[in-house]
Amino acid sequence: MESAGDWEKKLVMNELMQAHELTKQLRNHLSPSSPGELLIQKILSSFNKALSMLKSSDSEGEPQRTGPASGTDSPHSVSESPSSENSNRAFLDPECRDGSKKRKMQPKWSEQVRVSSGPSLEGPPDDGNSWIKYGLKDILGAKYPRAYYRCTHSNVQGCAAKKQVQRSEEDPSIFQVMYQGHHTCMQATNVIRGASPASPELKEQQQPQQGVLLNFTTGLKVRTEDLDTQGVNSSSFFPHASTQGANVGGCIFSSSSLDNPFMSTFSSPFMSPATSGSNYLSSVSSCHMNSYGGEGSTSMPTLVTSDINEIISAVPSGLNSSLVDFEFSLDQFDASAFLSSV
DNA sequence: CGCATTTGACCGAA
DNA sequence: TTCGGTCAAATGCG
Repeated sequence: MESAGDWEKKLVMNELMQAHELTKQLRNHLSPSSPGELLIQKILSSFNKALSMLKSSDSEGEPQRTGPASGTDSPHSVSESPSSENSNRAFLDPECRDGSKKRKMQPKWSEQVRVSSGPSLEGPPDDGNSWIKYGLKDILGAKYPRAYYRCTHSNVQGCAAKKQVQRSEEDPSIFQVMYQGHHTCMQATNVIRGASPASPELKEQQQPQQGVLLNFTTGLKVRTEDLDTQGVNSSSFFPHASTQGANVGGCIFSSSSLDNPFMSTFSSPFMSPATSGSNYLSSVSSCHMNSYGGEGSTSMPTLVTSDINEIISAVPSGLNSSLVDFEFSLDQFDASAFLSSV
């Protein structure tokens, strides 16, 4: 539902942000005292300006994508159910699945998972729950199909948790994960233990079960090796995305509660066991915050969308924390700007 | 053999 | 009518 112009603009923004990120990564490779640092600062600053210019013109007439899980967020996910996702599914109806396929009206929030995957890691990192894939659908306008998962215990315990995973078109290393419903099964807590503190069900368990939409924005990137974007064909789309985080070695994300006001204001429940998240963040990506915050100008309409109760950024402590990189997608950008400007 | 995944069909909402 | 979401039989894997 965006005009072509918006769409393109977002693409541009996305590209800029990627460049921005890469620059920051490059910066991380340099010593702080390196002469190149200054150049990088300038480059980053230019990116910021460009971004903020785009952004300000962007937010003029437009609500903001972070919206009610409208999915989307990142420009690439245009495809995100253009129509239905915007509707407020403000009511819970856990049981009304009497055979008929009602559209779900359950709390829903999205997470953006970036995985630069090697052959062994083709799906988004597991969130600590076991999921059963029950469908795969080609989505109109999207290059990659969307995969549908439900909690393994949906039968046994009637667990209503579901998730949808879709690979980003622009950057196949990004997975858009949309969670729906609450885990009512035991396993969520058992299995995860502290392994994935930021896993949604932990959060939602803290949520009052009012049918509000949760918009959970997570950026995480687990870098293993070179990205093999093309090789992944749609049918083998994350083969083992389910099951207890086997591929992530149980160390998936840590809540990046950061030490910013926003977080402490909004996401106290999310501050789960996570341990190293903030450390990681402050050491690796403090520059994000600074640079985005610096421009300050960006008013942060993003978060204002109607139903958002919680927004959180989580960072993986991935397979190799040394290799983990934190990247911002568009809305992460928004969020971070907001965060740092609050 | 039991389980998860795949895949095409079906259904309802828009 | 189209499209997203789900079902369920078939298939594959351990």
